[in-house]
This record gives sequence, structure tokens and C-alpha cells, in this order.
Amino acid sequence: MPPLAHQRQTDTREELETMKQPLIIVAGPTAVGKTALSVRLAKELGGEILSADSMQVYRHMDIGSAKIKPDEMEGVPHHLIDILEPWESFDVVRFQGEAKKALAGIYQRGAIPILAGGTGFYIQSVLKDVDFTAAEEDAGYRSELEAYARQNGAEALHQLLRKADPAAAAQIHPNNVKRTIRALEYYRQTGQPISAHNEQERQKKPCYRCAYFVLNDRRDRLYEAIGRRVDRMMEEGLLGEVRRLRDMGCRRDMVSMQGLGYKELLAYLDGECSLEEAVRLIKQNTRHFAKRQLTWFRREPETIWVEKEQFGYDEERMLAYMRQACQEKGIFPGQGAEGAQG
RNA sequence: AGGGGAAUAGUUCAAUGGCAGAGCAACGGUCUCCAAAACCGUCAAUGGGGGUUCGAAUCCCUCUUCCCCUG
Repeated sequence: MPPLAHQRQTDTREELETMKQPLIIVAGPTAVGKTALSVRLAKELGGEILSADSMQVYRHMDIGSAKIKPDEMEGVPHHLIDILEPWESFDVVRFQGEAKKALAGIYQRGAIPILAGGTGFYIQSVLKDVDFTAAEEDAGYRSELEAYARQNGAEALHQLLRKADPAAAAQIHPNNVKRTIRALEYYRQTGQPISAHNEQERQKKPCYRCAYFVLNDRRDRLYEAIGRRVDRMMEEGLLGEVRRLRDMGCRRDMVSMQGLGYKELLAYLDGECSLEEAVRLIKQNTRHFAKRQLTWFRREPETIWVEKEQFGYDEERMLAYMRQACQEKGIFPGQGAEGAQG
């Protein structure tokens, strides 16, 4: 009997695999050229773009977030851009919810979704359908813990976690107050250690038939591109954009104002540094960010790296390669072309 | 040309004659509810040559380079 049962289970799994919906992901560090490439891919395959970006969700933050301009969309539908006001807070959970809604619509129209953006955590939340439901936000307890950490130090806070969830405590560095608080919060709300939950979520396989591209370039070129892009943002009036946001009532403690380019220019407007220094900082922080993004994507399994240098910086060659990779994953242009075009 | 000062990690600065340290950068990593956030780790230096000394980044001589002043 066991062999048969095993056989049956394998069949079921394969069946599920073929039933999975197609999903294309175009990720990569900032300023590498994801936006342009994903629009072209969308046009060729009959796709719609789902932005996986924690800053482009905000209205009035166009220049600093390097948001795609309407004419650059070339008629390709874009989702999850300009959905919030800058004073609203946004997080993975909200992203996941919005993304799921958008995905449902895209599949209904018979189009292929292209998840494009640089926020690896957001991409993961969709791809693995990470479960965040177990814990509702408890602002009271959270601020209580924050106060405790301020008064008694990070080490004392970590001590609390060591009692509640030793496994999580071992994984979280005592200085990482943010994550220590999250673990304590989770334990209090569910009575379960977050370490067990995380372990369980880590086991999850992708929920989609997916081609996960990571666009990348040589480090020196990437850094040059970042420098140029920041200069261009300043020319296009980033400072004015930040001033307007400040006049609208945006303060530095808002999630949106922690974005690169915004926090530094707000510091300048508050007289904390010169404009030159602020611009230098934007470039530097953006480089650091790009590095962290790459670290994330390197760790992600089943990614298909598209090194621009290996394609001679030829977009056509990159697209050809990506099209073929999609086919190998069972994602075909025909799948939704009529629906998207009509 | 003369006088004075300086020279330490990629950079900015430390170090009674007694184990050359720190910040920033660079590089690597963690991440499952603020993720453009938060956090961790690694690499890396006494300008060259001589002398004094048990022992020199430190004191002496010399060369080189840079800065300031005078002409």
C-alpha cells in the first residue's frame, strides 16, 4: 500500500504544479534598469506590471522614488503605484493583500503578471504566500517594549526574549531591537515562539509557476548609474518635491519619509547639513541599499540572474534570453495576449 | 631661495619610548509585520634610508612629498 500512496501523492503534486498560475518576476538593485525592461517584457508577453516597491505606492513621491512616468508605461497596465497618501503607513502585510487582489484581476483578464521591483521581502511575501495573519498589530504593547528598551537597554530587552523564545533569541542579535520586539510581540499574541513559525514559513515552496529574474550589472557600473541618477533627480526638482511634501505635513518619522532621497533632504531643510552633503549622503545610502538588495537576491533560491555585461548591454539579447527562460518554466506569451490586447 | 609645520588603513583622526586603535568608506552577511527599515561581521596603515635604545609611530640625522609664512 505505501508505494501506491506515495505514487498518488506525487501525482497530486505534479497536478498542482501544472495548475499553478504563471508569474514573472523582474528584480534587481536600484538603478539597474528594471522598469524599462519589464515594460518591454510585458508588451511582448501580454503582461501587466505589479510594482514591488515600498515607495512608489505613495502619491506625490515621483522623482525620489524613480516612479515610472505615464508615457513610459506605453499602455501596459501598472498596479500598486500611487495607491496611498504619504502620511499613510505601508508594510509587507498591506502589500501582500493589495498584490493578491491585483493578481486576481490580472489572471481574470488572461494576462501574465510581471512582479517588478527591488523590495525582495515584498516579492517573497507574494511568491511564498508568507503567512502574516497570526499576529494582529498591537501598537500598545509595541510602544511599551520600545520604552522598555530605551530605559533598560537592548540587552535587557533581549533578555526577555531569551526567556520567552530562546531559539529566536539565539537568531536575533541583541542590538536588533526592532526584531527582538517583533518576536516578543508574536509570542505574546499567539503563545507560540516566532522561531517555530519562521521555520515553518521557510519551508514553503513558490505558489506560482514562476520565472524569477534578477537583473544585475558590474558593481562599479551600478554605482556610477546610482550617482548619475541622483544627480538627475536633483535636476528634475527633487528638492522641490520634498519641500512640497513637507508643506503637506509630511514629517520625518513617517514610513514614506524614510525613503532614500527624502530623509536626507528633510535633514537638509531642517538645517542639519549642507545641500552638497545631503546629496552625497543620498548617493552613499543608495549604494548601501543596492548592496543589501543584492545580498537578499543572492540568497533567494531559483533566481535567474541576468548579468547585463554578459549580454553586451543589449536589451534585445536580454529579452530573448528571458523569453526562453519563461518558456522553459512553462510560461508562454500566448497565455494572455488576446486578453491584454483587446 | 630662506624659515616653520606635517607625513599612521581608501579617507578623517587616535596612540607617557612598551601589544598601532576608532569613525566613515569598501567588502561579506542576517532578514517571514516599519524592509528605501533595522542589525551583524571582515579586510585594511606607521612615506624611504640610516642612527640612539632591551624596545621607536614617538627621540636624532638624512632623503622625498605636502601645507603655511617671508622674499
